[in-house]
Amino acid sequence: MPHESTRLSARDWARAALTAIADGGLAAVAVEPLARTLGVTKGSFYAHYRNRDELIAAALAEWRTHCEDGLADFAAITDPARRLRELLTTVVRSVRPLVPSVHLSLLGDRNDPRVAEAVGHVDQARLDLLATTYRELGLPSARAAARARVAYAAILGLSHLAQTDPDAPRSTVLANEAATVFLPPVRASRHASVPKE
Amino acid sequence: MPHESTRLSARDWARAALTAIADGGLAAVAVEPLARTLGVTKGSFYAHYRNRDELIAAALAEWRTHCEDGLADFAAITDPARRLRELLTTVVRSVRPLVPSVHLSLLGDRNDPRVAEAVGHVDQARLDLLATTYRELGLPSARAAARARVAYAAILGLSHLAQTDPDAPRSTVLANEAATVFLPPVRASRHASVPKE
DNA sequence: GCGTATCAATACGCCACCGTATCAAGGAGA
DNA sequence: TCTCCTTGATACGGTGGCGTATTGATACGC
Repeated sequence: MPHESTRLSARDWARAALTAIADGGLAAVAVEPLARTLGVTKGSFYAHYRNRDELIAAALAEWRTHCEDGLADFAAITDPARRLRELLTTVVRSVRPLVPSVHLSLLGDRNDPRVAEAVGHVDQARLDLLATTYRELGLPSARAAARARVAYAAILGLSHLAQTDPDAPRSTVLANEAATVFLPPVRASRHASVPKE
Repeated sequence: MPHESTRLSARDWARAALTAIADGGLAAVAVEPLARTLGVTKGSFYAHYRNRDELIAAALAEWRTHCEDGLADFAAITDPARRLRELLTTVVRSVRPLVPSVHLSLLGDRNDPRVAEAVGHVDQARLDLLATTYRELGLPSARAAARARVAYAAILGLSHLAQTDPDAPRSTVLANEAATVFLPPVRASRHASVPKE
């Protein structure tokens, strides 16, 4: 049988490792099972990486750049209110289904220093963007950072709940609730506009 | 030298398995390493459980009852406003440090059906308590469920951030922000004590 | 005190995966 | 065309963990 599919590259292995991480965590990044799913034997793996650790590092790097690229799309939105709304609704609807899976699975391996470093950077970048957005919306710096933290926490948790619960709860009610909770940024002033129903 | 420590029981093994889960996920529940940390050999393990799966099941059951017990403490608070505030501040301060670690580590193994079942039940119980609280505070049922979901998501995410970030962010600023975001549900009661800075 | 059930140690076979040769193509450039 | 480099296959040893005897030691009921 001739090789109808082209040969594999190092990125192919990294991507396969990422999908393995998405369901199974770091423990699922094993050379021989990965080779099986790719349809080759592990002999070819060691032509691209020296060992398993290098593959894990490459997969984490791939994930980080992927996350940063996704973040750049939101950072390009100039209007802070619209940017915030986009961030929230995107998460509620779980538009990008792959990325949060990787993120969640990595939580299980958060004690691994490489994982901690990658997750920490991704979290920090997202927190920075959220904090900047809230500052642009008028919140003082400390409160902007705090609210960014709470909002990002909700984002993480919602993606978690969406993945563990079988019933799809990305309803408009949920989106509205998240919006009323996190959208009005500055209701701390005197004429505090408490969200009404 | 006499045996200063008493012999081990099945619960000892389950508890050791839980702490192993807390840092390392299900993959860390290995009989021989566990026996090493307990100071015995694995020969004794098979006197308490038939195999590794039984140990995992016992550990998950132990975790569930532990979570339910912790939830009962909050459910005992009759005043819904105070109950909500306790729930939020407890999480922000990360009073119970063990439980969330287990919960987070289990996220990495959320594809395991046993884990999915346990996590699903724990999540559901907490969501129910939160939704009831919001209903008691005057929110209509659908919105109460939605806001409970968002609030619980934030709780989960905050505990995640607290564990991955090195800097301790359980500041009062954060607690205040979480309170202003999630506490005033509908300002239902007359003298609703909205926390002011 | 004696026997019995429980807890623990040792030893063994088994399997999955890692890593290292070593070899066989197949393609790009001289 | 010939040669080298890359990709991939095969085989081997090593390690870690699971599960199963088998046996020794200890506590507890009687």
